[in-house]
Amino acid sequence: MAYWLFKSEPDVFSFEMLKAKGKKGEQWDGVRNYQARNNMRAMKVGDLGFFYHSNVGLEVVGIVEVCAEAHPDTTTDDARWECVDIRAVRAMPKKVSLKDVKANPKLAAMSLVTSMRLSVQPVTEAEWKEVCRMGGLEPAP
DNA sequence: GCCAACGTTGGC
DNA sequence: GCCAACGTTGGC
Repeated sequence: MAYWLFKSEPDVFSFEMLKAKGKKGEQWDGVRNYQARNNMRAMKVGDLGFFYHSNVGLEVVGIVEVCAEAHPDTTTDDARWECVDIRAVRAMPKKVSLKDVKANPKLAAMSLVTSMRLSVQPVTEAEWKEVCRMGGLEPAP
């Protein structure tokens, strides 16, 4: 089981919009970055991830689950780009802001801090548990 | 809205 | 294969 973090601007696609898609979820298309794509290729069905709102909110708002492994991105003819499908699992009882993440020394090595611009990031188990704890999810899912 | 960081593109 | 130009992201 691996953990990930998905970033999205809430005006474009928010956690609420993903929740509205229900169990089927939605393909995480539009990624045009190799590192982000490689992270998606490494994902397995059942992997969990944080859903982070960038630009507006700047906080981890929910938990998502990978429900389909990497497949061609239907929004482009370019065969290089692939995407996974994710579905909403649950909202964080308490949103975890970027400020809180940055203020926590345990999370200093987290990609959210070190690779700010990467849109699909790996999260370590220790980071996963810590952010879940901060968000009021204990034990971590 | 600005600007710094950084990934990608394309000419050589 | 290098590197300058360019475009995009995202925090502030």
